[in-house]
Amino acid sequence: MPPVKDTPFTKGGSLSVKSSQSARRGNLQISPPPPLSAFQLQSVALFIHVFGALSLPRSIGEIYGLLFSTPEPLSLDDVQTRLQLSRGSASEGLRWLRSLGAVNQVYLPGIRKEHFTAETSLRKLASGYLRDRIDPHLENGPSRLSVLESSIDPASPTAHFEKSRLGQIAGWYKFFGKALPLIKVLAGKF
Amino acid sequence: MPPVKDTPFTKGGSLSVKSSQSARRGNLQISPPPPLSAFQLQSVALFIHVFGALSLPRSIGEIYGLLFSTPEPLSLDDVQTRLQLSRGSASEGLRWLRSLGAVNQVYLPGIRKEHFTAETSLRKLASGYLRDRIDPHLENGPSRLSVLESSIDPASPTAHFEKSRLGQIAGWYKFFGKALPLIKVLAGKF
DNA sequence: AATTTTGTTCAAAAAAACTTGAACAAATTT
DNA sequence: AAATTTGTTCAAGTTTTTTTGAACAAAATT
Repeated sequence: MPPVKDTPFTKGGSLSVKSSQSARRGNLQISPPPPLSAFQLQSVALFIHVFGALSLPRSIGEIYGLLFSTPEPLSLDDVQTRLQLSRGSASEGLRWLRSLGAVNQVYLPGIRKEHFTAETSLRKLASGYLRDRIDPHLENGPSRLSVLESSIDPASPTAHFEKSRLGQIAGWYKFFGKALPLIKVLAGKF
Repeated sequence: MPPVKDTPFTKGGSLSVKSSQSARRGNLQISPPPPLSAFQLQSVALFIHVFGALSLPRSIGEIYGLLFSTPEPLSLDDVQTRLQLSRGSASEGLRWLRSLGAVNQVYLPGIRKEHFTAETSLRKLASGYLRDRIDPHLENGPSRLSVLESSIDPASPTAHFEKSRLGQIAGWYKFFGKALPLIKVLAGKF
């Protein structure tokens, strides 16, 4: 069932840095990846763990952790090189984080590559997550409820029981309808 | 990334019922599984969906959905037979739901098999889930924070930035420390 | 306008999670 | 005390999710 694996982040060794401008032929990395600082390493480990608690893939935690722990905006290539991820993972991971609002795009004057930084406002993070991952489930709640309701045969001896269950679920939806906005507000205060 | 698959529950056909007392030789089921009512079918579909939103396995949703939509307590065998699950899945699924507090054990006088019903109190469900799946992550928060803190080299030029990030995370933990109990209380009112 | 840079997509490979069912243990009945 | 019933465990098999990297597209530079 829900596995809670711990992740002592021990990847990228201590190779020498070349520059943020990492070359690429096809998909092969040419320059050795810049080493991560102790703080970056620990941050990545922390966020792999946190995102894992939400059953999100490791690569997402790695990317957010790296951006979170790095003062300068990083490009797709920077992310890929430093974390030794594949191009695809880095691209899709960044896209996912962006769509959630967990990562901001930064335009650096005179630099062509897009660069990214971590969004750290709890309000934005929480509402992005709720909006993308929870709200959709609540939105089709009413229609699900009515499907369930119409599956009750009023003549059946269990109809009474089933109606009470239906009421139960309706109550749950109400709860979430109240709780989620409240959480968003509360998150704004931190 | 986070897949949101829909699950039109269309399994168990319309076979004839034998009895709650289903035989078993080895692991082979002998009697045909009793058919699920329309309400049960829809409930199972609903809970597969809901549990899926929390990235929980299908079998867990099926089991809870069946118990939720059935007035009588059901035994492990009943669950296995009606949902056509393997013995292992049914056993582990029930164990997991029990540990969460989402399923109650019922002792029926004169009947040897353990029987189960669905817990429907939102307060119990919510606090069970938070207790088992979220709280553990928060508990080792402090130790994670201190590991992160000790990875900061005060002499480094990025030390100031890193300390501010550290403060950020500390704030997040505070938020959860306040929000979770609040949610539990609020859940008690529904 | 050809070449290079940058970013995305997606089929295939790899890894992780889930399910199955036989073997086992414990409790109960004959 | 042997046989049966009930429930758990776990290695192996299956399915699902994640990652990889080559092919492609778009934009910019030479």
